[in-house]
Amino acid sequence: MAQPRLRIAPSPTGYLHVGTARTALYNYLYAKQQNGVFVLRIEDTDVERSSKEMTEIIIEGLKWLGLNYDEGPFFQSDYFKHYTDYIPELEKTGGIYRCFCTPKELDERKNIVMAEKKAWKYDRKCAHLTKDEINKNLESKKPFAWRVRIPEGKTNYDDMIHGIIEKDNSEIEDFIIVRSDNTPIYNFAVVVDDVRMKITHVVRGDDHISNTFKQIHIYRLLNAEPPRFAHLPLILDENKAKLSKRTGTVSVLAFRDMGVLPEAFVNFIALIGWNPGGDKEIMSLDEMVKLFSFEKVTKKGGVFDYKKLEWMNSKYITNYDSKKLLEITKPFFKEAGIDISQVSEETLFKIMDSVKEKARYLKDIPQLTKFFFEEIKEYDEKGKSKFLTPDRIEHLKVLKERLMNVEIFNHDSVEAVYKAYAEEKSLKGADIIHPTRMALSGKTEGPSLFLMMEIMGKERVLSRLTKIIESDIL
RNA sequence: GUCUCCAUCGUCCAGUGGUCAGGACACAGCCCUUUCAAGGCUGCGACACGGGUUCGACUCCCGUUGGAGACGCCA
Repeated sequence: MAQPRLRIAPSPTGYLHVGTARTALYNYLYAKQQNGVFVLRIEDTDVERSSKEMTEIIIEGLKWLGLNYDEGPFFQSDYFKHYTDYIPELEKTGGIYRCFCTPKELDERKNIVMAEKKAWKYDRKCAHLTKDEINKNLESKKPFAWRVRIPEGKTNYDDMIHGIIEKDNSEIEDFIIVRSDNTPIYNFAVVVDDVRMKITHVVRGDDHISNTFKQIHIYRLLNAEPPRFAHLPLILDENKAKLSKRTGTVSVLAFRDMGVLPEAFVNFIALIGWNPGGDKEIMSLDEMVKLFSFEKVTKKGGVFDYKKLEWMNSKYITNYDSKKLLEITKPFFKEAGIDISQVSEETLFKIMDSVKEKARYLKDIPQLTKFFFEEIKEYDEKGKSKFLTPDRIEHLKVLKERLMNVEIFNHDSVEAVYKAYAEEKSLKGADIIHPTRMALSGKTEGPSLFLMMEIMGKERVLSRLTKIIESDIL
């Protein structure tokens, strides 16, 4: 069997859609698993709406996801003028014909039919024009489009996900493949490209099923063997409608900018509509390549569940290597205006580790660790009244004195001081821990206190305690 | 409206004729605990409906209902 060749063919609309990303992923998984080739082709036949920047964004998104393509990017626009090369041959066989109906005429006839609540389909007005009529139109320079002549019978194909799907040809209209300005229509360009690029498997969204019937006829006219088709269920929004820009976040890069890890995102979207069987959920791209199969792809559309993404992301953050985590989080510190350049890398790793399992998104991390890097601007109001009471401040005074005498200032030594003091005064650990936390971070929550103190270092701990003790903050 | 696709907890998935219908997210409670989070445990919660086929249907067939998608000289 020939080497499988798959492709992702997005149109450059300005962002990489979540649905497109998942389609790309499934294409990628199958291609890799079968030792095939994964091709990127940009569908930019709509020149008006396409631009270099938009293409860049798509490439950036794919790169972020780690879905590296083997060939491309190819641009439909590069081949633009060649699509019509096929027309003379197709005309000879009678498979296509000129349609002189203007869009306006079409519209009028369509409205009449629709008014009767009937389904509109091109009425084949130009399908049976005589040679003379055609020549007359041609001579008078009447513009025309090319339509495919759909024969009687049925059209069917064996979908890798849905099985055999069939449609009566009477339901397929004589559709246009070339506009009156001599440019190709999507359905035509796709098939020509897929044939040229020797694509063996077309994997795309469910919403293309109806196009597939039309495209099969183009393959027939081109005398080409159709590829295998796999139509993926759509990704839905909370209202179970096709996920769109209007109803939620659909841009892949927007998730990156929120602080979603690419591994988590890929893992998450893979699971909308696919699962290797059993309970396995957390998987790397490589594992998915091994496990993937179209038999296991669901037929039902799946809702994009932000809560689950959030959970999965937090899981990935927790398990991320501190060094990698720091690297990927740096932009978020910058965005939050927090300068981390004065802190040693070793300390930064510790800081990462201390909040790893608390963050849902990377953008949470700067907020969670802010107090390590800058002076406290405000103290939590509730925490102040609850923990920074006069009696607690008295304790802090003593503790501060004792901490001053600690030579090796680390988690264990600091803990020893607190334990001893609590025992001495018959206090609960919480009685002195919470006030200290308030003094050091201004917050009532955060990493383990003694770890926090170790990370901050003796000097800073003492100065912040002093600040609380000496201020009339209450 | 026509055609096509689809139908298991609120959500994502397991299930392929005989299961107490399983897991995950979410939600609630409890435990652990220096806080938050994490973790552990428990609970809540589904086979859309109606006919068949079968000794036996969530599973197979038909219909109904419901949902989605497509019906462009867009992609």
